[in-house]
Amino acid sequence: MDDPMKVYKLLLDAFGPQHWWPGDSPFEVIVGAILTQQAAWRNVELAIGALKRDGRLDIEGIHLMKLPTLERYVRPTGFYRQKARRLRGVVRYLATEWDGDLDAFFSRDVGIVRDELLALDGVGKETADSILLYAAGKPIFVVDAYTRRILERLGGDIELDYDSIQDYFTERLPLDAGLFNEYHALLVKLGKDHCRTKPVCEGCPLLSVCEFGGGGRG
DNA sequence: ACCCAGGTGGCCC
DNA sequence: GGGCCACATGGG
Repeated sequence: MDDPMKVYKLLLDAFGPQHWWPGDSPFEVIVGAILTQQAAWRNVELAIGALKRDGRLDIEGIHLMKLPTLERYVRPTGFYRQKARRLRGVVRYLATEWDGDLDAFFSRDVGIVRDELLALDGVGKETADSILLYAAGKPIFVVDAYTRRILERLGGDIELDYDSIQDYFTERLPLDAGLFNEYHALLVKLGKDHCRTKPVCEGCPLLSVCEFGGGGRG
């Protein structure tokens, strides 16, 4: 894959806009970003839906919640003791250090904000970048397991560690949050539909640029 | 019954 | 800096 924009157009043409992130507010995106770690989005919806139903899906609501209560809410997403603790830590940080003001928190140098997110327990690169892109609207490219797997299948001489993949896209695309938003969502869609299930290449929109397809260099 | 899901952090070498 | 491992529920 030498032109990420070409791949983007193929994906957008095949799948259409994905309308990510599936969450209403920046805070909901943050909660979802932590809960979706190694979990199916369906299960995240169960947890977020219950919080929303009870009117507790906000910084104050979770900050004042007892840990066992939060554990009960996030249980469907797996790793629930760990996630409850970590989500509580993130919320406590936002509540105590930023008085719950997400706009103030995000309205600074993006590199600084990213470092602060990464310093929080339970927030790694993908989660931090998902928050920056989908909650704060910053043009930060999100790399996940699907992205890595897809690049691996497409072939090429690029390194597959997080930073290399992120740099690869960032250096070859316009710095556009809307583009990065849609691109990552499309890669997840492609990964779910074609690089996960058994008949891997049947109907894949990237056959023309894939080393396992007809037009690739492989 | 088995495998996987939009990772992360700790430990070891 | 890379290779394992625990963390845990719900759906195919």
